[in-house]
Amino acid sequence: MGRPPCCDKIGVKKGPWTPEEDIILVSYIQEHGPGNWRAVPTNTGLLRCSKSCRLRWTNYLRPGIKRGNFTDHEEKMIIHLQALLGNRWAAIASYLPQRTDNDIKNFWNTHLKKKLRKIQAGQGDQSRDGLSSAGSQQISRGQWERRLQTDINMARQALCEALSPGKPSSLLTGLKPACVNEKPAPAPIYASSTENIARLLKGWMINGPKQSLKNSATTQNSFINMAGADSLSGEGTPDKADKNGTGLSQTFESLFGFDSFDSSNSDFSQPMSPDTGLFQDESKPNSGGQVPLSLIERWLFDEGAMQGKDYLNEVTIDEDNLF
DNA sequence: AATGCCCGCAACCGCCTACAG
DNA sequence: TCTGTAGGCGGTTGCGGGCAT
Repeated sequence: MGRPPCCDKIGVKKGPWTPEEDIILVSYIQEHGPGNWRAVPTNTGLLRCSKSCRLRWTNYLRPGIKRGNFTDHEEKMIIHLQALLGNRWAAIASYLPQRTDNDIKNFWNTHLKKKLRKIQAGQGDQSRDGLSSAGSQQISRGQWERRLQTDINMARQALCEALSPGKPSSLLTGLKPACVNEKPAPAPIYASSTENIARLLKGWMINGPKQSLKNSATTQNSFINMAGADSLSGEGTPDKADKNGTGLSQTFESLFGFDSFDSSNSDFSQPMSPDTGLFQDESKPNSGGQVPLSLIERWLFDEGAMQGKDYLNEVTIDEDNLF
Protein backbone atom coordinates (compact mmCIF):
# COMPACT_ATOMS: atom_id res chain seq x y z
CA MET A 1 0.00 0.00 0.00
CA GLY A 2 1.63 3.14 -1.19
CA ARG A 3 1.80 6.31 0.69
CA PRO A 4 -1.07 8.61 -0.28
CA PRO A 5 -0.20 12.09 -1.45
CA CYS A 6 -0.44 14.84 1.13
CA CYS A 7 -3.13 16.45 -0.95
CA ASP A 8 -5.10 15.78 -4.04
CA LYS A 9 -3.14 16.50 -7.14
CA ILE A 10 -6.28 17.56 -8.93
CA GLY A 11 -7.38 21.11 -8.37
CA VAL A 12 -4.30 22.08 -6.43
CA LYS A 13 -2.73 25.29 -7.55
CA LYS A 14 1.01 25.45 -7.99
CA GLY A 15 3.51 28.15 -8.65
CA PRO A 16 4.11 31.54 -7.09
CA TRP A 17 1.73 32.78 -4.46
CA THR A 18 -0.38 35.80 -5.25
CA PRO A 19 -0.78 38.65 -2.76
CA GLU A 20 -4.41 37.74 -2.40
CA GLU A 21 -3.51 34.22 -1.36
CA ASP A 22 -0.98 35.61 1.09
CA ILE A 23 -3.59 37.79 2.67
CA ILE A 24 -5.99 34.92 3.02
CA LEU A 25 -3.36 32.72 4.60
CA VAL A 26 -2.12 35.42 6.96
CA SER A 27 -5.64 36.28 7.99
CA TYR A 28 -6.42 32.69 8.74
CA ILE A 29 -3.28 32.13 10.77
CA GLN A 30 -3.84 35.39 12.57
CA GLU A 31 -7.14 34.02 13.71
CA HIS A 32 -6.33 30.38 14.31
CA GLY A 33 -2.60 30.27 14.70
CA PRO A 34 -0.22 28.05 12.75
CA GLY A 35 -0.60 24.32 12.91
CA ASN A 36 -3.15 21.87 11.61
CA TRP A 37 -2.02 22.73 8.13
CA ARG A 38 -4.19 20.03 6.73
CA ALA A 39 -7.21 22.12 7.60
CA VAL A 40 -5.88 25.36 6.17
CA PRO A 41 -6.77 24.81 2.50
CA THR A 42 -10.17 23.49 3.46
CA ASN A 43 -11.02 26.31 5.82
CA THR A 44 -9.62 29.11 3.72
CA GLY A 45 -10.66 27.93 0.31
CA LEU A 46 -7.12 28.21 -0.89
CA LEU A 47 -6.42 25.84 -3.73
CA ARG A 48 -3.08 24.98 -2.23
CA CYS A 49 -1.52 21.93 -0.73
CA SER A 50 -1.21 22.03 3.04
CA LYS A 51 2.52 21.72 2.70
CA SER A 52 2.61 24.66 0.39
CA CYS A 53 0.69 26.73 2.94
CA ARG A 54 3.06 25.78 5.71
CA LEU A 55 6.09 26.53 3.58
CA ARG A 56 4.72 29.87 2.51
CA TRP A 57 4.09 30.82 6.10
CA THR A 58 7.33 29.60 7.60
CA ASN A 59 9.57 30.91 4.85
CA TYR A 60 7.97 34.20 3.89
CA LEU A 61 4.91 35.31 5.79
CA ARG A 62 5.97 34.54 9.32
CA PRO A 63 6.87 37.75 11.18
CA GLY A 64 10.43 38.20 12.27
CA ILE A 65 12.00 37.07 9.05
CA LYS A 66 14.85 39.13 7.79
CA ARG A 67 15.37 39.23 4.08
CA GLY A 68 17.97 40.81 1.93
CA ASN A 69 21.71 40.56 2.02
CA PHE A 70 23.45 38.43 4.58
CA THR A 71 25.78 40.28 6.88
CA ASP A 72 29.39 39.29 7.39
CA HIS A 73 28.54 37.84 10.76
CA GLU A 74 25.75 35.77 9.33
CA GLU A 75 28.00 34.59 6.56
CA LYS A 76 30.68 33.55 9.01
CA MET A 77 28.16 31.79 11.18
CA ILE A 78 26.79 29.85 8.25
CA ILE A 79 30.23 28.81 7.11
CA HIS A 80 31.25 27.64 10.53
CA LEU A 81 27.97 25.96 11.30
CA GLN A 82 27.96 24.22 7.95
CA ALA A 83 31.43 22.92 8.65
CA LEU A 84 30.28 21.74 12.02
CA LEU A 85 26.79 20.46 11.30
CA GLY A 86 26.85 19.70 7.61
CA ASN A 87 23.85 20.44 5.44
CA ARG A 88 21.45 20.48 8.33
CA TRP A 89 19.92 23.74 7.32
CA ALA A 90 17.18 23.71 9.89
CA ALA A 91 19.72 23.29 12.65
CA ILE A 92 21.85 26.05 11.20
CA ALA A 93 18.82 28.26 10.85
CA SER A 94 18.03 27.79 14.51
CA TYR A 95 21.10 29.86 15.26
CA LEU A 96 19.95 32.58 12.90
CA PRO A 97 16.43 33.22 14.11
CA GLN A 98 15.75 35.81 11.47
CA ARG A 99 16.68 33.55 8.57
CA THR A 100 14.85 30.57 7.22
CA ASP A 101 16.48 27.29 6.40
CA ASN A 102 15.47 27.73 2.80
CA ASP A 103 17.13 31.12 2.70
CA ILE A 104 20.31 29.81 4.21
CA LYS A 105 20.31 26.82 1.92
CA ASN A 106 19.92 29.03 -1.12
CA PHE A 107 22.58 31.39 0.13
CA TRP A 108 24.97 28.53 0.63
CA ASN A 109 24.29 26.98 -2.74
CA THR A 110 24.43 30.19 -4.71
CA HIS A 111 27.03 32.26 -2.91
CA LEU A 112 29.10 30.57 -0.27
CA LYS A 113 29.84 27.41 -2.19
CA LYS A 114 31.26 29.41 -5.03
CA LYS A 115 33.10 31.74 -2.75
CA LEU A 116 34.75 28.97 -0.82
CA ARG A 117 35.55 27.04 -3.96
CA LYS A 118 37.17 30.09 -5.44
CA ILE A 119 39.16 30.76 -2.34
CA GLN A 120 40.26 27.19 -2.05
CA ALA A 121 41.33 27.21 -5.68
CA GLY A 122 43.34 30.32 -5.05
CA GLN A 123 44.77 28.74 -1.99
CA GLY A 124 45.93 25.81 -4.08
CA ASP A 125 47.66 28.12 -6.52
CA GLN A 126 49.33 29.96 -3.73
CA SER A 127 50.55 26.82 -2.09
CA ARG A 128 52.01 25.73 -5.37
CA ASP A 129 53.90 28.98 -5.40
CA GLY A 130 55.22 28.18 -2.00
CA LEU A 131 53.28 31.00 -0.41
CA SER A 132 51.32 30.87 2.74
CA SER A 133 47.64 30.43 2.13
CA ALA A 134 47.03 33.51 4.19
CA GLY A 135 49.83 35.93 4.12
CA SER A 136 48.74 37.83 7.15
CA GLN A 137 47.73 34.73 9.01
CA GLN A 138 49.42 34.70 12.34
CA ILE A 139 48.70 31.10 13.19
CA SER A 140 49.82 28.35 10.95
CA ARG A 141 47.43 26.17 9.08
CA GLY A 142 48.50 23.21 11.17
CA GLN A 143 47.71 25.06 14.35
CA TRP A 144 44.38 26.10 13.06
CA GLU A 145 43.46 22.64 11.86
CA ARG A 146 44.36 21.15 15.22
CA ARG A 147 42.31 23.77 16.93
CA LEU A 148 39.39 23.22 14.61
CA GLN A 149 39.54 19.48 15.08
CA THR A 150 39.62 19.88 18.84
CA ASP A 151 36.67 22.19 18.79
CA ILE A 152 34.68 19.93 16.52
CA ASN A 153 35.41 17.00 18.79
CA MET A 154 34.28 18.98 21.79
CA ALA A 155 31.09 20.00 20.05
CA ARG A 156 30.44 16.43 19.00
CA GLN A 157 31.04 15.19 22.51
CA ALA A 158 28.64 17.76 23.81
CA LEU A 159 26.08 16.69 21.26
CA CYS A 160 26.43 13.06 22.19
CA GLU A 161 26.12 13.83 25.85
CA ALA A 162 23.21 16.12 25.29
CA LEU A 163 21.47 13.44 23.31
CA SER A 164 21.97 10.86 26.03
CA PRO A 165 19.07 11.31 28.45
CA GLY A 166 19.90 10.99 32.09
CA LYS A 167 23.56 11.36 31.49
CA PRO A 168 24.73 14.66 32.83
CA SER A 169 27.00 16.48 30.51
CA SER A 170 30.32 17.52 31.73
CA LEU A 171 30.50 20.20 29.12
CA LEU A 172 27.01 21.43 29.48
CA THR A 173 26.79 21.79 33.19
CA GLY A 174 24.40 24.51 34.04
CA LEU A 175 23.03 24.67 30.57
CA LYS A 176 19.69 23.40 29.52
CA PRO A 177 19.91 21.72 26.16
CA ALA A 178 17.12 23.13 24.11
CA CYS A 179 16.86 20.06 21.96
CA VAL A 180 16.67 17.28 24.47
CA ASN A 181 13.71 16.03 26.40
CA GLU A 182 11.91 19.22 25.96
CA LYS A 183 8.57 19.77 24.41
CA PRO A 184 8.32 22.55 21.89
CA ALA A 185 7.37 25.95 23.12
CA PRO A 186 3.78 26.20 24.30
CA ALA A 187 1.05 27.32 22.02
CA PRO A 188 2.07 30.52 20.29
CA ILE A 189 0.82 33.80 21.50
CA TYR A 190 -0.04 36.26 18.84
CA ALA A 191 0.49 39.49 20.61
CA SER A 192 3.38 40.73 18.56
CA SER A 193 2.57 39.13 15.27
CA THR A 194 -1.02 40.20 15.21
CA GLU A 195 0.08 43.75 15.17
CA ASN A 196 2.49 43.05 12.37
CA ILE A 197 -0.05 41.20 10.34
CA ALA A 198 -2.51 43.98 10.86
CA ARG A 199 0.07 46.35 9.48
CA LEU A 200 0.54 44.15 6.47
CA LEU A 201 -3.15 44.11 5.80
CA LYS A 202 -3.38 47.80 6.32
CA GLY A 203 -0.47 48.51 4.03
CA TRP A 204 -1.84 46.26 1.40
CA MET A 205 -5.19 47.93 1.51
CA ILE A 206 -3.66 51.39 1.31
CA ASN A 207 -1.21 50.69 -1.45
CA GLY A 208 -3.49 48.45 -3.35
CA PRO A 209 -2.53 45.25 -5.03
CA LYS A 210 -1.70 46.79 -8.37
CA GLN A 211 0.64 49.40 -7.11
CA SER A 212 2.58 47.61 -4.49
CA LEU A 213 2.20 44.01 -5.30
CA LYS A 214 3.56 43.25 -8.66
CA ASN A 215 4.35 39.87 -7.31
CA SER A 216 4.45 38.11 -4.04
CA ALA A 217 7.96 39.28 -3.36
CA THR A 218 6.53 42.70 -2.79
CA THR A 219 4.41 41.26 -0.08
CA GLN A 220 7.56 40.04 1.51
CA ASN A 221 8.94 43.55 1.41
CA SER A 222 5.83 44.72 3.12
CA PHE A 223 6.67 42.42 5.95
CA ILE A 224 10.20 43.64 6.02
CA ASN A 225 8.99 47.17 6.25
CA MET A 226 6.52 46.53 8.95
CA ALA A 227 8.80 44.32 10.93
CA GLY A 228 11.20 47.19 11.19
CA ALA A 229 8.58 49.84 11.38
CA ASP A 230 8.95 50.35 15.07
CA SER A 231 12.57 51.24 14.74
CA LEU A 232 12.85 52.63 11.30
CA SER A 233 11.35 55.71 9.90
CA GLY A 234 9.92 53.62 7.15
CA GLU A 235 11.96 55.37 4.54
CA GLY A 236 14.56 53.81 2.37
CA THR A 237 14.96 50.36 1.00
CA PRO A 238 15.83 47.67 3.46
CA ASP A 239 18.05 45.87 1.02
CA LYS A 240 20.02 48.98 0.33
CA ALA A 241 20.44 49.63 3.97
CA ASP A 242 21.62 46.11 4.43
CA LYS A 243 24.34 46.47 1.89
CA ASN A 244 26.22 48.64 4.26
CA GLY A 245 25.49 46.38 7.14
CA THR A 246 23.35 49.07 8.61
CA GLY A 247 19.72 49.97 8.71
CA LEU A 248 17.34 47.10 8.87
CA SER A 249 19.84 44.42 9.63
CA GLN A 250 21.13 46.37 12.56
CA THR A 251 17.65 47.09 13.65
CA PHE A 252 16.88 43.42 13.67
CA GLU A 253 20.14 42.59 15.27
CA SER A 254 19.56 45.04 18.01
CA LEU A 255 16.02 43.82 18.41
CA PHE A 256 17.30 40.33 18.92
CA GLY A 257 20.31 41.34 20.89
CA PHE A 258 22.02 39.83 17.92
CA ASP A 259 24.47 42.43 16.94
CA SER A 260 27.44 41.56 18.99
CA PHE A 261 29.02 38.56 17.50
CA ASP A 262 32.47 39.85 18.00
CA SER A 263 34.47 37.93 20.47
CA SER A 264 34.46 40.74 22.95
CA ASN A 265 30.78 40.42 23.49
CA SER A 266 29.93 36.83 22.88
CA ASP A 267 29.28 35.76 26.39
CA PHE A 268 25.72 34.67 25.89
CA SER A 269 24.30 33.10 28.93
CA GLN A 270 21.45 31.50 27.05
CA PRO A 271 21.37 29.42 23.98
CA MET A 272 20.62 31.71 21.11
CA SER A 273 17.55 30.01 19.95
CA PRO A 274 14.44 31.52 18.46
CA ASP A 275 12.75 30.90 21.75
CA THR A 276 14.73 33.66 23.28
CA GLY A 277 14.11 36.13 20.53
CA LEU A 278 11.66 38.90 20.25
CA PHE A 279 9.43 36.75 18.11
CA GLN A 280 9.56 33.77 20.32
CA ASP A 281 5.91 33.26 19.86
CA GLU A 282 6.37 33.10 16.13
CA SER A 283 9.68 31.46 15.91
CA LYS A 284 10.60 28.30 14.18
CA PRO A 285 10.41 25.23 16.30
CA ASN A 286 13.63 24.43 17.93
CA SER A 287 14.32 21.52 15.73
CA GLY A 288 17.38 19.87 14.47
CA GLY A 289 19.16 19.18 17.70
CA GLN A 290 20.44 22.60 18.46
CA VAL A 291 23.64 22.60 20.41
CA PRO A 292 23.59 25.10 23.23
CA LEU A 293 25.32 28.05 21.76
CA SER A 294 27.42 28.92 24.71
CA LEU A 295 29.46 25.82 24.18
CA ILE A 296 30.46 26.49 20.64
CA GLU A 297 30.03 30.18 20.58
CA ARG A 298 33.60 30.84 21.47
CA TRP A 299 34.71 28.74 18.62
CA LEU A 300 32.17 30.15 16.24
CA PHE A 301 32.73 33.73 17.07
CA ASP A 302 36.31 33.72 18.09
CA GLU A 303 37.36 36.09 15.41
CA GLY A 304 40.61 36.60 17.16
CA ALA A 305 41.54 33.12 16.13
CA MET A 306 40.20 33.74 12.70
CA GLN A 307 42.35 36.78 12.12
CA GLY A 308 39.91 38.54 9.96
CA LYS A 309 38.57 37.47 6.64
CA ASP A 310 41.27 34.96 5.94
CA TYR A 311 39.24 32.59 8.02
CA LEU A 312 37.66 31.48 4.80
CA ASN A 313 40.91 29.97 3.71
CA GLU A 314 41.05 27.80 6.71
CA VAL A 315 37.60 26.40 7.05
CA THR A 316 37.50 22.72 6.39
CA ILE A 317 34.82 22.06 3.84
CA ASP A 318 33.28 18.80 2.96
CA GLU A 319 34.20 18.40 -0.66
CA ASP A 320 30.91 16.70 -1.38
CA ASN A 321 29.15 19.87 -0.52
CA LEU A 322 31.25 21.90 -2.84
CA PHE A 323 31.42 19.80 -5.94
C1' DA B 1 16.54 45.78 -30.47
C1' DA B 2 16.66 40.87 -30.31
C1' DT B 3 18.42 36.71 -28.70
C1' DG B 4 20.70 33.53 -25.74
C1' DC B 5 22.89 32.48 -21.49
C1' DC B 6 23.57 32.64 -16.62
C1' DC B 7 22.24 33.21 -11.99
C1' DG B 8 19.32 33.64 -7.91
C1' DC B 9 15.38 32.45 -5.61
C1' DA B 10 10.74 30.62 -4.69
C1' DA B 11 8.48 26.56 -4.66
C1' DC B 12 7.92 21.62 -5.27
C1' DC B 13 9.06 16.73 -4.42
C1' DG B 14 9.96 12.88 -1.85
C1' DC B 15 11.85 10.84 2.19
C1' DC B 16 12.01 10.66 7.19
C1' DT B 17 10.25 11.10 11.84
C1' DA B 18 6.98 11.71 15.48
C1' DC B 19 2.75 10.74 17.18
C1' DA B 20 -1.99 9.36 17.80
C1' DG B 21 -5.32 5.75 17.57
C1' DT C 1 3.10 -3.17 18.76
C1' DC C 2 1.45 -1.79 14.44
C1' DT C 3 -0.37 1.35 11.14
C1' DG C 4 -1.73 5.64 9.16
C1' DT C 5 -1.09 10.50 8.94
C1' DA C 6 0.77 15.17 9.48
C1' DG C 7 4.61 17.82 9.81
C1' DG C 8 9.56 18.63 9.05
C1' DC C 9 13.58 18.59 6.33
C1' DG C 10 16.93 18.61 2.52
C1' DG C 11 17.56 18.16 -2.43
C1' DT C 12 16.13 19.66 -6.72
C1' DT C 13 13.69 22.15 -10.27
C1' DG C 14 11.85 25.80 -13.00
C1' DC C 15 10.83 30.54 -13.69
C1' DG C 16 12.12 35.24 -14.21
C1' DG C 17 15.37 38.95 -14.28
C1' DG C 18 19.83 40.66 -15.55
C1' DC C 19 23.68 40.66 -18.49
C1' DA C 20 26.46 39.76 -22.57
C1' DT C 21 26.66 39.27 -27.43
